[in-house]
Amino acid sequence: MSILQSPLTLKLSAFVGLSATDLETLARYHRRRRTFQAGHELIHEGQRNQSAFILAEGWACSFKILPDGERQIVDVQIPGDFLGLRSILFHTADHSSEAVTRIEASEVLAADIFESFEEAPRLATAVLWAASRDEAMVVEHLVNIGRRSAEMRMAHFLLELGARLSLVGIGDKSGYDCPLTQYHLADALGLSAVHVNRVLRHLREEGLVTFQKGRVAFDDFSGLMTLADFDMDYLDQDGPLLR
Amino acid sequence: MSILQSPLTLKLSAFVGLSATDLETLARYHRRRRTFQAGHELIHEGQRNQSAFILAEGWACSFKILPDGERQIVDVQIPGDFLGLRSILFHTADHSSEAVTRIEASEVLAADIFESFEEAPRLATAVLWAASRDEAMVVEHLVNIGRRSAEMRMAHFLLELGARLSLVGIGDKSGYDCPLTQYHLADALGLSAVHVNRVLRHLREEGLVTFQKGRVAFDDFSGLMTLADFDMDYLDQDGPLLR
DNA sequence: CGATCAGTTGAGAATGGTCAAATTCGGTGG
DNA sequence: CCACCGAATTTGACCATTCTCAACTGATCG
Repeated sequence: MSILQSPLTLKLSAFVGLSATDLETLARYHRRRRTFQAGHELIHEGQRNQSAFILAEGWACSFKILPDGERQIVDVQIPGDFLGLRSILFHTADHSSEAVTRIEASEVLAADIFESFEEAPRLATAVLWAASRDEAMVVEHLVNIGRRSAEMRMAHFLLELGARLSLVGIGDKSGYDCPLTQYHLADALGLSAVHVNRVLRHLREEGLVTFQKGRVAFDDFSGLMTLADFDMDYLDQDGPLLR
Repeated sequence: MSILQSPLTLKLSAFVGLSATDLETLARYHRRRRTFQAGHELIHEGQRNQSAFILAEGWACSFKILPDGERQIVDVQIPGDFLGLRSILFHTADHSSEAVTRIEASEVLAADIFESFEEAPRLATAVLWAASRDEAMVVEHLVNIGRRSAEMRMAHFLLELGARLSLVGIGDKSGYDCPLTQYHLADALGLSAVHVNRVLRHLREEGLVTFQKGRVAFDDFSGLMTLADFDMDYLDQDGPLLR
């Protein structure tokens, strides 16, 4: 896949038109391609001098572990997403990230980012947008957990993933392939795995969505949108703001 | 107050050493000073072409409202914080922000930010850091709501505010003045106001912290830190990473 | 063919919500 | 100074969403 259609380029292009020079500079983020097995932990909370990655293939998730062993998944990453961007800006990584499936990712060093800003200021704007979009997703996730019922949370989460996947050309309105387990859903939504199972059963029985065998199938897309109160403006994927 | 000691400069200096040129460019964010009354809504979710602000005096909060009228406060802003930065990068604002007290703030336009990145690339890095730090706070807030009990949430929230205030020279280890009501706490922590009141009473009776009459008093700072499992690394305020 | 991991279901418990009613407190007008 | 108003806080009684523990099924894999 050429840099012109890499998932990251596709995503950034939803915000800003990038010049040939910008794309050339951006290409430098993509040296150092790596492969990791499912389950590998790429970013370790509390460690210093971490790298960041740009995910090219597969799924990952970032999370924090609490002293009692509980885990909160903060974000799920799909192709085109940064992984551990904050860990190279901060003294110590504030979170961990691990591969959910086998993944391919480009390792990005702090210097790559800082140098690119000097050569292509527009790239700085694009990266700031990408970071802000990540923040917007965490914000919506926060609202989801803070103020919505377990069923609405689940519906919202599955719809958000569908919308994000479609931006990078994966899945469609009928559904998408999803490697997450019910434990992942529980840790992401602040629920117990047992309750996740009950919620999924109920949504399936209501004819709204089926989560089974690694696939999310939207049985009643608009019904699910209504239940979840899903408004995807926060994903800001309506085409470039800056030409 | 000179730009050299503005709360924003103080905060950015915790991450990066800024040159004279950088500071000069930064000063341009501070034209267009405005005053707003308590309760004024500066950023409106769903609206286009919003401004951003840099808070100079007073407290604000950003939030989302759900269809059933429930509110989730995402973040509380204190002097030196950006307000609505995402709303100028996105097509439509993904959240609202309102003044908690009477505030003073500088209005920042999208062009101010983008132009400054061309003249002072290091500023781009600093702003990306500030945005990432905001994201780190939302992330910790998410963990707080997703996986901690009501008491731990409250303890954590009050401690975080204390740590952030001390970075910009407000409050100390004994406590700080806090204009938030118990309703604000409820909306921030995903609890009911009634339960907030019970939790505060319990923390007070345990001799840990007193929240009364607009003041947070830490009665047992280290006890509170332990209860909350508070580790402030995620605030990344240990001095500049980049000289 | 045991072992392990993901998923499923039931019963009882707990954290935190809802509703309703006092009480306190900071202003404001007389 | 005092009466009064609205907002913020406080408390009680009851309720419900979600958790925990425990057991069981089914698929996959070396």
